Amino acid sequence: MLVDHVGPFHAGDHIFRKGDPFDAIAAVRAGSVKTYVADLDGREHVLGFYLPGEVIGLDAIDDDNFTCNAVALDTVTLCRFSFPKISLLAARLPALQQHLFRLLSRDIGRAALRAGDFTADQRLAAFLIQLSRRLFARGFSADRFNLTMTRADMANYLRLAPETVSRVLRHFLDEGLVRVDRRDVELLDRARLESLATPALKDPTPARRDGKPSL
Amino acid sequence: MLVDHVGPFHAGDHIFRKGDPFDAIAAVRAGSVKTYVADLDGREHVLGFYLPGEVIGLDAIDDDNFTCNAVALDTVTLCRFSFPKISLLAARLPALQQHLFRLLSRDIGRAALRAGDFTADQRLAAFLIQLSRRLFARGFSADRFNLTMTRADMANYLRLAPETVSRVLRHFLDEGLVRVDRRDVELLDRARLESLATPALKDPTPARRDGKPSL
DNA sequence: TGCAGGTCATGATCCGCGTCAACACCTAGG
DNA sequence: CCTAGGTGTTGACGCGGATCATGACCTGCA
Repeated sequence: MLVDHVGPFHAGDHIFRKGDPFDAIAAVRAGSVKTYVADLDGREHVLGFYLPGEVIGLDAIDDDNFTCNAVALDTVTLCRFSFPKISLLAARLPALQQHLFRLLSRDIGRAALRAGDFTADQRLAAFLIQLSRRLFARGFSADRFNLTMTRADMANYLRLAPETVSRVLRHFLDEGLVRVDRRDVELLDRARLESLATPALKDPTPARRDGKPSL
Repeated sequence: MLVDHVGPFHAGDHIFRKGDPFDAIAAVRAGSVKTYVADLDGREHVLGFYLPGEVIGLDAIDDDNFTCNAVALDTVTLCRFSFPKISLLAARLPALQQHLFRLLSRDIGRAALRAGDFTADQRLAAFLIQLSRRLFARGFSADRFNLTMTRADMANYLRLAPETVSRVLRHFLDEGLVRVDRRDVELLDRARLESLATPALKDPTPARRDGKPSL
């Protein structure tokens, strides 16, 4: 079959593991997914979090195996797309091919948040704003949502110590930027959060539209 | 035309600028290219360096405009590929389509070096090893090569201060790991450099080949 | 009910690297 | 030749966030 519904997976279940043979990408239907790798010392490195509507497994295309592990953070269901078959189909549907190219291209840019050298405040603000935007794009509330990952996962993803995440959240709370209770978050002052996050978010300078030819 | 030779560009010439309409990707034939963006404060952020055989412009596919600036570091010539035409062709040549998917997918992984929180030593060692490998893959010497970029560019790319780059190179020199003269570099102790760089390089854990099915 | 393990918060201390400042060097131009 | 601007090196100092340590809280289980 070209497309398949799989799941449900439960919190902690692995969806795929590094090295598993790759023959399908998958879109998250419900729940949230964490991807990570383990380095030589066995320390975990969180690569990303995936929300409903987002696609996992794209980075495996270059290899013929998955290059990271994917684990469910809560109850997850997926749409599985056979990659050989969707490639064939893409050859006949230019719009689909274009869509796949775009999906891949977009992920290249996504790394921006983690790549820069930003302060802990900037990183965390950008993280919250990004989550909020992605959830909103899928029909969820932009202002109140649930962090499905632990503080340690957030810290690991943002390249901070868990203690720093705690302290920064506390700081945001004192400033009246957010309300936090366990893993429930409410954004109280979106404007100030955005201005904090701006340096860490993509596309700071507007694109030129003067039509000047290149190359 | 599907493919076109362009150039030469000279050091400092812009090849394309952020916002220019995108309709082609390009492979470097000779010379080296730096890509960068400017943030709101006008500060430059180096995104990558491209050597002969490597492809620039991939991240623009998602937009219809280039998302960064590309500038020649020395004398550069390019092969330009019209993207609409190569897309059409890819639809008829599965091998080409696959190749394009792989190119894109590979770039998603490339961000690894910059993303992690590594020490200055690790970053610089990984940078030198990566350069060496990429040059070697294209038929150049793996042990002696020329840094075509300034220390400031290296520092910016690695998210370090230029002073730190100087100090680390000095440190490597004292340890007998490299010989440095201006922009000429010779790798003297590849083994130790690699072991330093390992945590920052991709694919630390070997892929499982047990054929266990996923998804 | 009480214990155990996982998660989170908060304080004390330390260190890597950024920042500031001064200086050496290289190349180009008058 | 001398000067000027870009580039690279080296030292002194301070700060942000990692690390270490402690304790609170929550959930599941005997």
